[in-house]
Amino acid sequence: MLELGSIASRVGNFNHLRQLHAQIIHNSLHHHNYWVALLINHCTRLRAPPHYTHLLFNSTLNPNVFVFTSMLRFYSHLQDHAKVVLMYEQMQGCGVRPDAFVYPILIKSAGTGGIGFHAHVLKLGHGSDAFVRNAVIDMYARLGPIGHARKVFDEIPDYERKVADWNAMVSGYWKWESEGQAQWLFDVMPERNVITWTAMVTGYAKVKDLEAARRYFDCMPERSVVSWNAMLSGYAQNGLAEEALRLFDEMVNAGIEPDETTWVTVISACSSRGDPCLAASLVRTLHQKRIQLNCFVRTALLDMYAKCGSIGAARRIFDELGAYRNSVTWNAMISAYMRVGDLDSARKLFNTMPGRNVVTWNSMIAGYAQNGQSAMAIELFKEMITAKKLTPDEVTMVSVISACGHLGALELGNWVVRFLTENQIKLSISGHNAMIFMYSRCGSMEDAKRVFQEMATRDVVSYNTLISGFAAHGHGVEAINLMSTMKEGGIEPDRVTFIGVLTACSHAGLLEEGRKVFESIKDPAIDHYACMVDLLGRVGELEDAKRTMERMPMEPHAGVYGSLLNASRIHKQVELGELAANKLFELEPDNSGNFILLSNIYASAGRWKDVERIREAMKKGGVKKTTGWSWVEYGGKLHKFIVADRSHERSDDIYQLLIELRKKMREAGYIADKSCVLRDVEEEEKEEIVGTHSEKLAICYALLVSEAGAVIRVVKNLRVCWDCHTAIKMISKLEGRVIIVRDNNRFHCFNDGLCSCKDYW
DNA sequence: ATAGGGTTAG
Repeated sequence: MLELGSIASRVGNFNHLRQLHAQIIHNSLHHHNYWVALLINHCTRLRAPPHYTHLLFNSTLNPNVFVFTSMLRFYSHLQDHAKVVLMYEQMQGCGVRPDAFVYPILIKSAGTGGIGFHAHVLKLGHGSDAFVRNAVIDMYARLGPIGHARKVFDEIPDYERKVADWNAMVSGYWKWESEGQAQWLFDVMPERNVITWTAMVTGYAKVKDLEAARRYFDCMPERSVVSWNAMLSGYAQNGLAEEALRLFDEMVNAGIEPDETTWVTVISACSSRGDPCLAASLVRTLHQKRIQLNCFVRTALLDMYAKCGSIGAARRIFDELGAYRNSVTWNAMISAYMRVGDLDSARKLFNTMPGRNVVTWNSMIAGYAQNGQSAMAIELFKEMITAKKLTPDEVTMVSVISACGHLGALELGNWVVRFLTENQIKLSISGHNAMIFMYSRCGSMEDAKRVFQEMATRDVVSYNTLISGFAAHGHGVEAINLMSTMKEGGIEPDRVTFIGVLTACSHAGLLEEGRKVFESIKDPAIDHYACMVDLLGRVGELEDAKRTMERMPMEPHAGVYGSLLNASRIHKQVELGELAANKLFELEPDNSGNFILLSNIYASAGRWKDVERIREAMKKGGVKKTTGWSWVEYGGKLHKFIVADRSHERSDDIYQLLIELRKKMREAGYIADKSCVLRDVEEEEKEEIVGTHSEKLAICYALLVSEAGAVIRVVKNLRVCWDCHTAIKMISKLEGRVIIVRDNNRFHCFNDGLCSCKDYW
């Protein structure tokens, strides 16, 4: 027995535990409740697998209150609340009466059900037991109402009130966002311990006041690993990865042994940096230290590998985890695939995943949206809400709203906005930003401005989004003014702001204003140069544009040459166009747009042999024309068209209308331009009609179905071509309709034979 | 303790 006692006192790992277990069986003591309870308590401490622990439990025939208590503690520790409840029921079934040691565990585990226990323990006379009382305070502090916690707390006689009671109140006030109360209690407490101090660090980190958190951290009389972890995760969760990593170094230098939580936090800080070298060095450290990798650490590692570009390594961890995967593991892997654009693999995981949660759906919806599959994103959203099991949250809605914007689907967008109010989903700044984006991409600048104005607080993205909206609509002055407003409001313009304002100047032809803006940029990035070259090029300052490009401190990228090529096309500059195009053919050999632009330049100069040469070059290089889709929203659906499309159910009517329009347009003197040679001249020659470009098909469909006089909104996923531009002007005049076509990146508002963008050709 | 969101463009 003595030997057993000395083994029992030195159980440091799972192997020791098994030895002790074997020894107990050897001595035929395994039916004795004392030894069983002792073993189970070791299981809790060492986080033994549940099946092993349950085996121990089953070895006793008449479990007493000590055995049940240790089992309850074990499951409570694992946060397996369902098992706690089961165990409690079994305990009652065996006629074992819970004592004051049991109730704190039950209350802790019961969630809102703990409120029922409160009355129960009072009736049983456990109300003045210090542990029970503390559990009750803690329960109300966590679940609310915090006032109930306070009431129990206040009823304790001063001399009986323990630090743990104060601590539960302090954490509770932080939880319920009463910083002042938490602070006040901290100040008046008769004594504080490391838990109190750590609660303050966690609390300030939660309200993003990291300076205060650090102040408390620095003042702590003693620190536990948990305190370090609190400070670390404060930095990590507020995007201060650098600070977190620096603090981790400090921690290591101070000789503090990191625990699993520490590693998880540090790994996640590392993930957000996306630096493969840092990741590798962290993995080396883990390896050297022979750290036990639990499911949390492995999932964090999976995410880190994925974010540092090693999708294969991430997948290996995923596979190795096997049955130990939890929903976070699955979600991390799904987003990993989405991040690299592997939609199929993500979908496969999604389809096989057990227990999908909101984050799972959000990852899928956002993934589709980010990979240009807005329609699929919305389809998935509809599936999510029809399944009814899950309520979308703000994150879901932000992706969905943004997807509506990308589609230019205003009816759908309005439906989503109604869905928000009906389901009482509150939007924060980013939600409103998504709405601004949606409305402005749907051509509804009035709504975009309204949302912007109604926001209580705006961030730099709010401004940038509206400015970009103005830019796409050619509202140059408004864009410039909004940038001034944001500066007055104390928000500094960033890279994106300047891109927006410069684009706006470019679309509005505001040369001098744009120059001023450009000169005000402290350290212009490559995209700013591209915008400036675009602005100069559009207004016809081609020499200046070329000079600007040549004086760039960095190597020009495709965007810069693209601007130059576009400018050459507008101003019919063959030589400059050739220069830009030849560069682009090297930089983007697969981009058909560049070939088409150059060929259009040749066509406008009547150089048909060169046009033919470009066509041959495309064929030889295997450059495929990008498919240009156009769509129009009608009756809650998107009607999608492609050149010479015959698949639409109203196709016959659409083509009939095209023929009629062509007749009318001929009479009005319209001549389809030959410059579209590389697009679909062959199709046009075959068809006895005005041309079957996707935008024209979409417009004809809209003319057929919409009410007379209503504005027609069409989206084209590529640039609206020259021929179409001319034709749509004519259609707007002949039919007396306002037609808004959204390009890739700008709006063309056609009205009475004119277009809002005057610089197009 | 680990997973999910918005703005850029010829």
